Amino acid sequence: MTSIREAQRGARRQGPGGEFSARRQATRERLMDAAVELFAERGVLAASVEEICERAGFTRGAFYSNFDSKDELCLDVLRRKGEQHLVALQQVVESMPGAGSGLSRAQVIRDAVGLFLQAQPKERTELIAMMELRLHALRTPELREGWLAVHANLCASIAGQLQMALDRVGGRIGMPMPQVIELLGAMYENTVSMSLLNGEDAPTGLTAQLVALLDGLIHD
Amino acid sequence: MTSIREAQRGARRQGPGGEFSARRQATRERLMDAAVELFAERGVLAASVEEICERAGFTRGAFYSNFDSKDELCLDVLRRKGEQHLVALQQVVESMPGAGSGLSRAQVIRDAVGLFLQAQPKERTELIAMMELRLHALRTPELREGWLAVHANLCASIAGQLQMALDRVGGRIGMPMPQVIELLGAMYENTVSMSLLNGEDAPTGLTAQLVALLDGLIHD
DNA sequence: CGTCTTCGATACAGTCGCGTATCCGATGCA
DNA sequence: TGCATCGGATACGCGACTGTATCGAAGACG
Repeated sequence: MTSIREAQRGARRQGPGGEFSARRQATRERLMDAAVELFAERGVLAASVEEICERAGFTRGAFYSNFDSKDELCLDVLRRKGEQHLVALQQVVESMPGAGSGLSRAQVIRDAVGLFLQAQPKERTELIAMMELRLHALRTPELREGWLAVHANLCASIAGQLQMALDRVGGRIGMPMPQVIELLGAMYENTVSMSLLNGEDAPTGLTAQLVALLDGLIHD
Repeated sequence: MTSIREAQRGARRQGPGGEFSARRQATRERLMDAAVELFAERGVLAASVEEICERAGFTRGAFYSNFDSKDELCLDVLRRKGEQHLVALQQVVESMPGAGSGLSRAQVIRDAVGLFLQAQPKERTELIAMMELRLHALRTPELREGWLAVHANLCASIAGQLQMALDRVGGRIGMPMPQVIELLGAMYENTVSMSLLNGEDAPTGLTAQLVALLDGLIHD
């Protein structure tokens, strides 16, 4: 059914290897950026294709020439996010100083948390958008895998940082690492959304809370 | 503007003290129940008024006779939830055995967590709906206060349980109590949604995780 | 320099949901 | 039993969004 048309569109928009032309890639990025903003502002479902295009400076024609549907765009947004996390992981690993710096445990932890927060998308926008996307993925089976992949990347990234910090500090955590990371992520999300609900401009003592939690979990 | 009409409607649907007739209250409940289900299934924004009414066995006429808008219904859903939490708190306090039962700390904690989970709305439906409502409240200032009130009630409820458990056990927690509760709530949410994303029927080891976390936080 | 392709804009038809105005049966009250 | 009010159903017009089919300009290529 309509396989000919679809094949034509697919062939037209994407080279045999899956690459896009530079121009095409640029419009895709702009559309995805606009989508993330609107997802955060209005939610995935309430962000109309029309509005996304308008914000990106295109019309719906451009959208449907690049994506089959909004869900398909969501999937690509998630994929891109996953790649960004991988890159962030590498940067963080590089920027982390080697062992033997003689810093106190608290300081090392604080540094690691700072690095994590810095590596995170700075704007809350992205966090809210991801929360929206997760909820959307909860009801949209096609998106689940994409979300889980992003999540896995992020976890790996944090695990790397945290392990390095622990190595430098010589401490141990009783709880299994994956669980610790889930915990940190959940707390991060929770703190940011609570601060938003309370009408604060910036999360109150986010770093302090994360540090306190880690401090409570690490033993010698 | 239209103040006369609004006043009429207000007067018609609600007695001077704010009470509703039994019949009216019943349809309101049915509409709210249907709304919560649909919020969990499709999200707040995608749950159309039409669909809510259909599921509740009414038409839109009934809806607009009872609520001014979907947001107004959300607010009432939140209010109801807040009251339910208060009731749950009382029940929990009553059902909790007195001190001096000679149980181990782990067992007491496990009991407290069990009580908490039992007092929680059993279906994940309600949790997801609340997550949707929170995200919706994030963008809808009129709803923020309502959501925060529910949250405060829930926290108070948990704080009560937890404090009782701690008293029985003689333990202490280094982290401030409100923060601990946020943490537990965040972990609860996170675990449930991860299990749903992974396609599991029931959250894997929810109790165990909560217990482990508490165990890690409690000192003598 | 002309042709061909690519990519986004435009135009269109169709669907869905909203909120209001109005109506009618049921229920309560004298 | 008759009347008034209440509560939900019905009917209507409206606006927004969708996805597709088609068009035209900018850029690639020989």
